[in-house]
Amino acid sequence: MDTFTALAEPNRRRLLEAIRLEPCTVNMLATRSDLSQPAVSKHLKYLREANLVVVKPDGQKRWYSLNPPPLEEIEEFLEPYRQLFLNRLDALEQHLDLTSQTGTNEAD
Amino acid sequence: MDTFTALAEPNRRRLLEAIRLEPCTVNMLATRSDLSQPAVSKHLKYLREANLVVVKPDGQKRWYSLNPPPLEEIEEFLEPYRQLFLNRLDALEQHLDLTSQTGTNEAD
DNA sequence: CAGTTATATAACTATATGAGTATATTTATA
DNA sequence: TATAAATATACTCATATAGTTATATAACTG
Repeated sequence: MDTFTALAEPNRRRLLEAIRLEPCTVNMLATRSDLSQPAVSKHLKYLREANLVVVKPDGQKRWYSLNPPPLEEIEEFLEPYRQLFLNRLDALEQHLDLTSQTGTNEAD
Repeated sequence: MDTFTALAEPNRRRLLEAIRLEPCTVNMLATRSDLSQPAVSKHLKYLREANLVVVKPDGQKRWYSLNPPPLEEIEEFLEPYRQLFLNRLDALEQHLDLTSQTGTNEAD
């Protein structure tokens, strides 16, 4: 599972938030969330596949901790859009303004 | 469809990239991608639901342009993780270092 | 008006996945 | 060794959705 898909699920985002704050065992996550233990294990499986978490076995327990690098992919995707957050002028208006000045023909 | 889910689909991310560069009609997007026209229309429907694009009818054509604000939700989610991109020290190690110093009991 | 163009939608298929229950597996403990 | 605890997995069900083909709906064009 890729990074974007892993983050698309709300429960998985919440699990990742908890893991970000401190490494967690499956039980800790199941107790704190409204998810069953198997549900947590399944979501953690996807987070592992996305490489967003790493596991360290410790007896019966598995300590899940955050592995941030895959999140850079999201950062990189967002990068070209970031400047547009502030500039709220409608994109189509901008485009029409520009093309009306240059006489560019946009009809396909 | 929420922002995260809308961005989880690779084709939708590509469509959004194209629309970011300039407003596009459905045909423009279908021609440039390897998607059928109905497939494009369907993806655009989800992008509209997520409020990531806006449409401006112009005769038969529909000009789709970017609507950046929903992307701020992704930014906000990413914010607490951002500092961790640089600090590559394993999170569990950090945690164990801290707890071994203080003698904190983490067993649940 | 007839035909074409641009887009959306419907109907269908295949696949992914989220959740629950039951169970298997491993480790700790009495 | 028998039991309990922690986690993962298998199985099932329900739902979402990505893609295709066919068609509906407007809006142009000759």
